[in-house]
Amino acid sequence: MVNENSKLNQLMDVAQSLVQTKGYNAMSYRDLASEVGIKTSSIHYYFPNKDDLGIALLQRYRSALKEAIKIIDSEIEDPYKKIERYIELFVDTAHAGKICLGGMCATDSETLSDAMRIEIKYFYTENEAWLTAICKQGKQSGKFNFEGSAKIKAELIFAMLEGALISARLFNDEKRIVSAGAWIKEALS
Amino acid sequence: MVNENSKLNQLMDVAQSLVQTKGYNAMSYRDLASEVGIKTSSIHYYFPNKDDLGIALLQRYRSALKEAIKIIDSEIEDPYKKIERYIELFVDTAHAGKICLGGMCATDSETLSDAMRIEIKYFYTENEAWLTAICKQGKQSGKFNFEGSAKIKAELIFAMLEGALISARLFNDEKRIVSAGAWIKEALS
DNA sequence: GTCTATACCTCGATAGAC
DNA sequence: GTCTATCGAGGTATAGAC
Repeated sequence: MVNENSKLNQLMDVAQSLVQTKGYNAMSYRDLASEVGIKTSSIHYYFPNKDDLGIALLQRYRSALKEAIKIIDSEIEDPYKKIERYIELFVDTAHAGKICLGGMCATDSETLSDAMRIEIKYFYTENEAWLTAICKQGKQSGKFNFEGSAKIKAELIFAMLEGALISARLFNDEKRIVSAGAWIKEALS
Repeated sequence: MVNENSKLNQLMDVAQSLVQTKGYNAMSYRDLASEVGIKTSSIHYYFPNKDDLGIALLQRYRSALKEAIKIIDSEIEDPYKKIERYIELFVDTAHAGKICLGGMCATDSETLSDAMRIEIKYFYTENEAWLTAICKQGKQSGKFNFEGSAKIKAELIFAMLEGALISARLFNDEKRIVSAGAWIKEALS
């Protein structure tokens, strides 16, 4: 009984990839269907309408983040190294020639449903909350050394990584994400 | 003979606003026409196809940047204050509830024509080149104090401002741009 | 679950009258 | 310059057979 939802997962994988590349509005059921090898009407069996699909993608993306963070927190103690591992997630995205699903949807947010916009805000908030905690932990332990609010630092770290992803893809230059990581680490120490 | 192109300018103003809000792909001739008070077919008189409009918008945006930079360079000597004025441009955009035209189009870049993608890259490059010059000037004069490449710093400053604009709009919180400005200034001094 | 067939809308774009 | 009228493609979505 392995992978009883394999078709659904495959569908979501392809849809996510399309959104991360072309944007939500430019991702069509036709694109999606042809790439998965089914008809557009079959997609409606899994996702009655496009908004359902968009919400599901964002929720799954949030779950994946939560899982990644859980692993980082359980495996790594040093806040500095935690941030390094976190940045690796963005390096991977850049390496795939994509931008963040959350960041992409954030730019389209004015055209999306309230439900999708809420998911996008959750995604941002969850990233920022974790980063805030790491910054506080780092400062408290004396390993980080920065002035001002940890929350604001966290917001800016996340914004910089999102912005760096966009430019990394535009110029096909993943070093831009690595540079962002270096600056962030420098600014915290 | 004042404003003989006023209709064209008005058309471009509205189109730019729509792109900065909804994105290029979500901006339609219908939206545009209804807001300007003409029919969609009339838009084709000014811009034979949508790509022409997109290119014109990006070129005009680049011209406006060039003009803004020219004013900053002529009025301000201190590199620190130059950056401050530059950041004000982003504050204004956030205040209008918009994101940068260049940043917005950069996220859609995989769906756009080569000609538009080239304009987007020019826009990024021009911002980064000016910032690079200011960083070098600041370091040389002893007013800035940072490690490493000025060019990379410039790229990251721009990426951070673009990312901060996106999150500022998402959370309807223009303080996020002000915070970004503060961090940038702190990182340079 | 997946298909065919189809409905209905929106899109960018063109022709031609005025 | 702006309009009406129209086109074809592509968009989401539904009904119903299998």
